[in-house]
Amino acid sequence: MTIKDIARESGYAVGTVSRVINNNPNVSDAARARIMEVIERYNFQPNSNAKHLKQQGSHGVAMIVKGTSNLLLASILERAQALCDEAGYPSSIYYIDEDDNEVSRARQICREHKPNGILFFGSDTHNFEGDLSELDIPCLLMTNMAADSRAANLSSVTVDDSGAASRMIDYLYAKGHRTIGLIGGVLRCSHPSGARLAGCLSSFTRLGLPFEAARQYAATRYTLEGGYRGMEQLLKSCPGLTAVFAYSDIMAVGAIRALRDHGLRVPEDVSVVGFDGLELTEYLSPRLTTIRQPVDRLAERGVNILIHCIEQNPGAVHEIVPFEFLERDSVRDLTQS
Amino acid sequence: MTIKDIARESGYAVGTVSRVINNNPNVSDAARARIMEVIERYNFQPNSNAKHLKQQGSHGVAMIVKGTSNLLLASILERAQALCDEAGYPSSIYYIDEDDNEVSRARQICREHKPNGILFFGSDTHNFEGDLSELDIPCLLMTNMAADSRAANLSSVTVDDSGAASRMIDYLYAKGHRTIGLIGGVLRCSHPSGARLAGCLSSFTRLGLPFEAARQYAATRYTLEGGYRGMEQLLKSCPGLTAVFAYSDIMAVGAIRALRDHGLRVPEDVSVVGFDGLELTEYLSPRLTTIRQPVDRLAERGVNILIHCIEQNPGAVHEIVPFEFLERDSVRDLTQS
DNA sequence: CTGAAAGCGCTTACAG
DNA sequence: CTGAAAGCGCTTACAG
Repeated sequence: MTIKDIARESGYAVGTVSRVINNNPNVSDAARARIMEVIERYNFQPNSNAKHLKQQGSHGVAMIVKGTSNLLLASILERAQALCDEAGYPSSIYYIDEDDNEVSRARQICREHKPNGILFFGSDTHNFEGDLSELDIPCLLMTNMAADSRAANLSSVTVDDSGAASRMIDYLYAKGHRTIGLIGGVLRCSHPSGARLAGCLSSFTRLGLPFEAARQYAATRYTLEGGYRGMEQLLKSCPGLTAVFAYSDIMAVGAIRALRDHGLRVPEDVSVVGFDGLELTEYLSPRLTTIRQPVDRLAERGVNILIHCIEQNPGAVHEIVPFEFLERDSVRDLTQS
Repeated sequence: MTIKDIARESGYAVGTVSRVINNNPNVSDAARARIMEVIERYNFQPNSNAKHLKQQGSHGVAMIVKGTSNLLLASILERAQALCDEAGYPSSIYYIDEDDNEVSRARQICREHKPNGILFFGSDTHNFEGDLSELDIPCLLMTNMAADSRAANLSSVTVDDSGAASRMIDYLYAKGHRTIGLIGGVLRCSHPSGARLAGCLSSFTRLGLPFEAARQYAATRYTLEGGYRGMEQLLKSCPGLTAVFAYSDIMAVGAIRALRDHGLRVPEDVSVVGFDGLELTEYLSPRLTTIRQPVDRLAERGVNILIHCIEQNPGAVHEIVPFEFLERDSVRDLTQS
């Protein structure tokens, strides 16, 4: 059953059938009615391969996601998919491995599915330093800043990483903490890690706190195990610390486990704070003090910017979205003792 | 960059290029070498729309996922996608809302993308009771049993829910627990909840333990908040309980929070066990005793069965995969005191 | 072993 | 508003 059969059956040409299928206004009511009737009678479905092969600009946005077990990204992704669908851009999701190159995958997806735009989740910025030339549709990095990129089609939406980190350090300082350990990502791969470190440094400087990266910054992966190992490293390199700032809630959970395995209590012996604001953090003991990334806002701005780029082509835009500070119970107030 | 460009560049005809791409043996070594070189130089990837249009064959498998924030499903999903890709069935993922109907979405996806098969993640069985007629390709329910369905094309892969639940009750009994609360899903919607309850009941009966569902079974959602509310309900309806079996790790985390908010310690006052075996449970305090669902095995069997159904069409198969019991620190041994 | 050519099912200028 | 026709990028008989 093809468009040709429908044409024969309805007495019109294939072109006209194609027009009614695609809601092209240039069809008489009579033709539309007649053709629809035949289509419905045979329950005809057009072949999407032929359609996409032929069509110049197909509809939709591709979402390329690195790492499935990231709860923050999963929430943003879900919201973003809903928003795209509402806006008339059907979305498809492609998970890729932690070690895969998202840019080459994106190229392949462009070739095969011809999306109008691409949303990247959990991407390493450094993969975008290479050749983006063949990727000539609007792209957007979610929760990773791309302002440094020279690509005119690569936008980004991030939380105010540096402001949030600075705020967190100020808070710990106000609670009497003077030696603070940091658990973050490998700086070369993760722009957010760099921005958060910059925020921390600006606070350290302003507050007159010394900071030695080699002793106080543990570079690791954004995972439970990464947090665990990072904490163990810090325990060795920076034995006097009273507080630890993990750059993700999940890392913080790993760090807390490591602390406890070393016989230390949280927050009595060591305070721990996180980043992301996962729902989970409200349920932990102690409840985790953290920075909330505004999931809905991030998804909304990301999708809106991407669609705006698709429709108006204004060049790359890099938006920073405000954070929310969540004070809970994982920090000890040293000024009280 | 198309096959035509490769042909021109290499000095051969498109037919020959096509043959080397598809590993057709009727190509001279010289031609294969020359063409491969050009393909690699340009990093050429054939257009799959054109390929599939011509081949009339496979378009891969669709994965329909309900709920993004389920870590267990996310892990299975990731593994399943890799396995499908390896098997030559490109996969696409469609997230749907908790309230959406997966079957109507599946119908739409069939129409638009014509997959060879569908994998359902996190689906309610009761949506499959209706009309599956238009869904005439092989489908498979992941971690939800479909043996009751009369659909000949609906397979399923589940862990041994009832055996695992029974094992858990036996374990709690051996540790001296006699009044055990259960936090599970709404039985009508969730087959696993039913199977786990059945496993619990068989143990209760065998062990001579009385059980009153109205007092001891809290039906709620598989979420943190669900676990929290379920626990509060149990605290009222079954004040003498010494242990709680939550049907998911996430619910267990919610339950523990509720317990603590009511001034109860875990496991000193109340023991809590979970289900799923998320990596997170090793990092919590106390480390959670739970049942591990074998993620890789589930993904592997699910994908293999689905592909087997696609290629051989043997009718629905329902496979049960063994569980793994993880004893940790969230259960108090009452026989010691 | 290789090339020339038909054709997969659709969309879309183009002409009327 | 409609039809005839070109062509999307590939595969695959068919000849040689």
